[in-house]
Amino acid sequence: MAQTVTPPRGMRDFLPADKARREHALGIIRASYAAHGFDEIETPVMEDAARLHSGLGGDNEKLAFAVMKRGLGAEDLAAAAASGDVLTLADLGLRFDLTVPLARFYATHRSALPGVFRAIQIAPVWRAERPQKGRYRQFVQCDIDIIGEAGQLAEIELIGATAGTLDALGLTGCSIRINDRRILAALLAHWGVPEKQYERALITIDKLDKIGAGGVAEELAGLGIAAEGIAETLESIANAGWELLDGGVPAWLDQQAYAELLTLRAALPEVELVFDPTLVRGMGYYTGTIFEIAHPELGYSLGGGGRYDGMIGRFLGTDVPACGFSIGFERIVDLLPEDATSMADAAVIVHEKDALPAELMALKRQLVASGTRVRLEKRSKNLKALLERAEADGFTRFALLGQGVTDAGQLEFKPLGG
RNA sequence: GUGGGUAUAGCUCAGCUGGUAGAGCGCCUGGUUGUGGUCCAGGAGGUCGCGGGUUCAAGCCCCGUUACUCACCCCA
Repeated sequence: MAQTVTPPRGMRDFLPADKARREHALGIIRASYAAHGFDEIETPVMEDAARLHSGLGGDNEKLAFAVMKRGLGAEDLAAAAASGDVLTLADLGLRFDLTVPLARFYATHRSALPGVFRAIQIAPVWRAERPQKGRYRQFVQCDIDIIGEAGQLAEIELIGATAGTLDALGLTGCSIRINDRRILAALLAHWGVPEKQYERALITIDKLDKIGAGGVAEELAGLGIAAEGIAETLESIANAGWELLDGGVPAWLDQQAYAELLTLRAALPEVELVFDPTLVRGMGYYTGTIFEIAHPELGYSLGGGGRYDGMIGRFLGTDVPACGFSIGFERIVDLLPEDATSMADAAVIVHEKDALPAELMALKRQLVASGTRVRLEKRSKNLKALLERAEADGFTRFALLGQGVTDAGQLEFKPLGG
């Protein structure tokens, strides 16, 4: 074999059929988000390394691709070696999500933006992870965010727009799991967990569906968090869902968060909302509501988001409330039903290899001018393969160019797919 | 970062118990076929991922390595 040529690990090329499918889906998402009142923006694929590593990205920061400074010399390498930190050689990095760039964008352009800003971002992000099914090192996120709205309306609009978009895509069977960081905090407080250990404890609770209530209690005990009844409490709330709230409020529950969740549910009767008091999500920056898109056939989530009121303040100096919801494009695009991609009129002209370019172009020009998509194909031995390929590329009819045909009207078109 | 699987023609894959490399599709050529979506014949194309080892002999066995892939961790 010559040499195996592949794109960089975890990154992909898209053949015409894949690309068309993706663009079709992206068009639907864009239109749906816009219909819900959001405005699209764009930011650079890189940000200052210091900004990406400001502690806001959780574990994702470790997965960021760093970009080396230009013009480094031996002295710089020696200095970096001495400091023991190779990241001193980098001043930029590829973004690992769209939330950190948005916070930076807002801080930069605040004066030009409305008091409540609703943003759409549809763009690739990069993470230096080990790729596997449904996980890539370059992937597209479709984010919507509302900045400047402290009230529950932000969550409601975001979830409504996201659910509406999944619907517009024809994606069925999705549900949205929801919880609130304050409820988790109240739960930990109820168990007497010291605040310092919240983060570690939350990571453990997140594993509930994998290691079970007993496993979580054990692991927490291993961290020095040993409280009475942890396993029992988890057991009782894990599958309770809304019944936990409807059937009388547990003593440990955060009352404010409780009231807000009920408001939210009441405002979104059309959405399949599942209250899961053990939903955690990894990002450290969430401060309130958190949510995730679940699909019964998949072990991973299709998207997620939540409220991150403290984040913009890190860049701006003053806190601005913010909430966002992201759809993982790669994870939904393969689930979409094989739709009939709108069959616009598209014609193939099959010609002999000695056909004159000027005559071919004259024919093509006429058809293009009349609004038809046209492709010229040199006749190959295997006409069947040629026509099947054209059909797969979305062409609807073909004509074999005969001698002396100079006007498009003389072409005898036959439908493809017969 | 931790495990498992795979690696043979452009593509999809056979290749038995070690014995000189195969098919289908695609491609090229010639013919055939009513302006032609058919069929026939022929042809090109392979350091069997890479490097070592065992053996008279390795695509096959052993060791290492790389790539791809699936799963874990974590995530979209």
